[in-house]
Amino acid sequence: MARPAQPILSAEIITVAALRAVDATGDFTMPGIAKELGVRPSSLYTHVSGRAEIVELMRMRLLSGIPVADESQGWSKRVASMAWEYRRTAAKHWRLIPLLAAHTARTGAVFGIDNALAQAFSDGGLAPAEVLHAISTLDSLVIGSVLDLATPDVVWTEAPNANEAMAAALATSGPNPGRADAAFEFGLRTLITGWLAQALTGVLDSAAISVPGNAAV
Amino acid sequence: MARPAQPILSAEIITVAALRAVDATGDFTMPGIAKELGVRPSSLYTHVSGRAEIVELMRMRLLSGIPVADESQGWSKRVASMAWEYRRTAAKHWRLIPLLAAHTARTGAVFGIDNALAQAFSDGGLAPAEVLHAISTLDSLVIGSVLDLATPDVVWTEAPNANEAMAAALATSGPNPGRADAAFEFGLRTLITGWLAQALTGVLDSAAISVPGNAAV
DNA sequence: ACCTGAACACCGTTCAAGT
DNA sequence: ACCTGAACACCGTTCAAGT
Repeated sequence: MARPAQPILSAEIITVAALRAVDATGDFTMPGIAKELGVRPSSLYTHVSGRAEIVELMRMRLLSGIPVADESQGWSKRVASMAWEYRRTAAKHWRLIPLLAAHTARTGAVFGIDNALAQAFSDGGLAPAEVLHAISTLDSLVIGSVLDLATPDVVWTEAPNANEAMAAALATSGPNPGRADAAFEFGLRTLITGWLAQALTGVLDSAAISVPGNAAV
Repeated sequence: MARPAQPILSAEIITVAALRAVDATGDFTMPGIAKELGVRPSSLYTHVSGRAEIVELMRMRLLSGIPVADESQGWSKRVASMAWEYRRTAAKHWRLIPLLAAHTARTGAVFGIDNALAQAFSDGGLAPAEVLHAISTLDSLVIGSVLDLATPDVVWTEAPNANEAMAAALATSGPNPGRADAAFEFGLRTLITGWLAQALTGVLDSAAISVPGNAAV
């Protein structure tokens, strides 16, 4: 049975098996997913160039699965709801995130979430260059927050040599996932407040510039 | 020469060798650093419990090396300068960051940078619970930004299926490290603006609460 | 206490061979 | 085109043995 009548494998089947292994154990191996699929390790290479491509396929699967906010709402509401959707999706596969961080992305794909965020920030009055930066910032917050989700509680509860301010802060800290959730909520609020203030400043600036020359505000 | 008169190895020597390997190649192996140190791989285990501990030692070495701002400046200035120092230190060893992200921290150590940030945010009027969240947020931005530094330019320049807003944003994007630097600067400014606004809101809130009862503002 | 040498179980990847 | 089987170079870790 060297060549089955119907192919057993496909890139997608391999990706799903790898993702299931990552969700369960935090990592995956070629022999591991081969055994899971009832196949020999070398067979995987017919459908996939190697381990790195499997990681990349998992990244694309994750990012393309994030729900996008409909455009009827205001831009900051859209950003907030998509940030939460992004985080919810990433948190569902939180053990995958360190793996994605370890491998550098080699795909030039722009996903639905990227486009929708660009539209929202653009609607918010950010300049094109700022739009990219804002997306990067939001990305950092989500990824960082989900990496934080993987950090054992012990890191934050044991605190030798903490100063007074740090000790007081640590005293308020509960276990995960509540801690990381709360930090994300606070961080997202900070960002949106900051973006709103910057967008407002932009409006004021252009108003100040245009006022002397003509009456259009 | 099974037991040298003077020990050849130490945890620190091993850590430095590993860090040098990571800086040069993006990863390290036990045989690799053993050869670098003129020793057999099994010898490393006399000073270190294994690969995971070496990663942890590198993490501690990185974090404890971040310069701390002196307290004479205002809190937001301190936060900004430490954020930049944090990023500068992390960027100097940018290939280490994915490795740190892949391994979950198991150390409960609070570093100088943590204490100084806690002090600064506390001075800024954030509540103790918010202090921890603010530190987490800043951490996410720095880590995310340095991970971004490792992303090849091709990811952002090739853009099939980008919408108008995204295409305009991508058109402004130059190569790394400038791109990631600019994104970090923008993100940091957004955060500080947001924190200032939130701190201000806190002041206003407590003012509103205290005014009816007595005259102290 | 510190390093060696041999050994173990494992990994990712290649490639000729079968259908 | 798709899977197998054998092979390769490599890895992290253990442990008895030497000084």
